[in-house]
Amino acid sequence: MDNLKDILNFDSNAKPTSFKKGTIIQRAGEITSLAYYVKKGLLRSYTIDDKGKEHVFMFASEGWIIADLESQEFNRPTELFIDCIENSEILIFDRKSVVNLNLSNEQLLDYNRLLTRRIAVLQKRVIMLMSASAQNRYNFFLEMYPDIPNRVPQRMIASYLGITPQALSTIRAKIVKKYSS
Amino acid sequence: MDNLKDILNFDSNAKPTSFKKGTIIQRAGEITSLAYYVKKGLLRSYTIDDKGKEHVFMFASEGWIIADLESQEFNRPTELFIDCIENSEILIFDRKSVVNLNLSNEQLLDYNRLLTRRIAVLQKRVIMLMSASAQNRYNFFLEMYPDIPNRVPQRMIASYLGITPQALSTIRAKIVKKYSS
DNA sequence: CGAGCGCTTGATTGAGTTCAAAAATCGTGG
DNA sequence: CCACGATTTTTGAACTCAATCAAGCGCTCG
Repeated sequence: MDNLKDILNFDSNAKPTSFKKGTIIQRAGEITSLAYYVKKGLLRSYTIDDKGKEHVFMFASEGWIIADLESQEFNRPTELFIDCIENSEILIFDRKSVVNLNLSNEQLLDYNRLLTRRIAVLQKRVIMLMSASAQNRYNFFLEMYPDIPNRVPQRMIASYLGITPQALSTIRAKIVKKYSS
Repeated sequence: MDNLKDILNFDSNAKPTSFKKGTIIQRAGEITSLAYYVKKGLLRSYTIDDKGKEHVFMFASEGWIIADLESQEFNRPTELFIDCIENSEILIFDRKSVVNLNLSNEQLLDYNRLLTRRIAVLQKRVIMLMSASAQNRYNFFLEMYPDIPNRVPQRMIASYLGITPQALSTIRAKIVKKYSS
């Protein structure tokens, strides 16, 4: 069991919402404890810095949950925008209410493992960002999320990798060149 | 309650171990499910890349836990070294045994919050690494961990920030200059 | 079919790396 | 407690990767 939907018995009390591509579900500055389970479609969370530049924090396709745990945990306004890259069907739930769900120990342990797994992914990401070149980060991304690249515009991938769209374009050109030589 | 020691009732079955400064507690390549609770002292975890360069993943002072959740979660050999920056007293425990502790729901929810908080910290770190200059990352680090800088060599801080010791040295020089002008 | 957005390509700039060497600090044994 | 060797930090010069600036191409969708 590695799916929060099952762990939290979503079916019972869930009301799926449809969003059109491009819809902004959450804006920086809001105070919220909501989280979004992606039933169908593709979301992303991202910050916008002082210079107006976007930085993609994560993508969430089918089966993933997306939320700003950081702000929620410390009761601060969100720093993350969340929007739809595709038309999506989303289960919205309040993270605060999880406490009141009277979950079994087993469910909690499962939820635990889910959180641990998220930590694992972030650990990997941090180490990548610190130690790998843009080139390697891109290759790693392709391996780790094979389905995402086809569904997401280049500039968002660049943003996820922490580089500019131009740099990514150059990297991709080099890869093509390598294979044709 | 935001301390794993209390959450897991450590006092009962804990056997604290003393390590001297410089001791390497865990080496990359090992398969282990151990985690280390810092009772006293200061640990760090880090990777060593192909070029032999160290990258500090995190520091752990009193009250923190350190482990390679990523490798453990996916049952792979560790990629993280862990060693002692100061003489330290450590409670070693097996993460696998946590399941068998028969924890109460409340304890599990607390443990959950602890994990969530870790995710929050990592989220912040990822966004910093992607969007902030070396200068800003350093300032942020000083604010976030005021006690750590005095206890840790510059080169390790540089490594944590993802820059070279030389770059950090230059940044520090600029800060001093700013205050003296 | 035209306007706008996104991707590419090239030229220039800049933050941070690398290489090298001097200065400062640390740690250890006498 | 001092002295000496080793390690760490600083400083400077040359270089590199990716950012920025700018312009052109191609698609999409209105």
